[in-house]
Amino acid sequence: MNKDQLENRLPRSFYERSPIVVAQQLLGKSLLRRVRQQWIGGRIVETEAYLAAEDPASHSARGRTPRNASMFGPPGTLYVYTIHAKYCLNAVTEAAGVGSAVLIRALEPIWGIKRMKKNRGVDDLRRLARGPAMLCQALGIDRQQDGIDLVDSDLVAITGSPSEDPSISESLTVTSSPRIGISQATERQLRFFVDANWYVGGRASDHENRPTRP
DNA sequence: ACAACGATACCCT
DNA sequence: GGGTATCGTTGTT
Repeated sequence: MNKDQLENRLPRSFYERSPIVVAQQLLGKSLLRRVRQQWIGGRIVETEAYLAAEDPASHSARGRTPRNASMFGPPGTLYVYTIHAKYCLNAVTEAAGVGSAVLIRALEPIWGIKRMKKNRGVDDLRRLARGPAMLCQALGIDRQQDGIDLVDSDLVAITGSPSEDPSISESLTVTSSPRIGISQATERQLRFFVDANWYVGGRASDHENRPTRP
């Protein structure tokens, strides 16, 4: 990963939209983490949308707490939360104070694979970043990065063509399914993933849903 | 102070 | 496909 690609960073306006749109548009974009002089990471291949107050599965549904405070930050804020002694990361969407976000669930590892293997303690490419907590471990992201501004930070960034440029998204077949691991609003199709991508997690039954257009 | 509970991952069959 | 390790956060005594 060289520095030039960072100039392709997504602007705040990208995030200032419905998480349902942003979740789909993030597929194919690059999630990057700086380790010393090097940027490591890969392509986003699986996401989930978490809405604001009307979504009972969302961390923001029962209001602001110390844990979820950054979810109410400006669009483009990084929200990192702890679950089962692990970490997962989201990109905050819509206006500050709303409380919606997109969970990034899987990455196709591309840059700094050696470093990510070391961070994960595994050698299998497929088990490097297939799952939200695996991905954070691979990138070395924890609660210390909670609240970082993805639009501006020199530690974590998301790059790629902006939403209005269809060059990446249109070449991908995006499929939706129910979100993983939730117990409420399980009927909503708010998980999105690149169809048939080798690095997308979940069981075969999760892939029986109709394709959608971003 | 404490008990319950995850937007999980791993190991086992 | 199922059981469980593991720990921060939250809501309740």
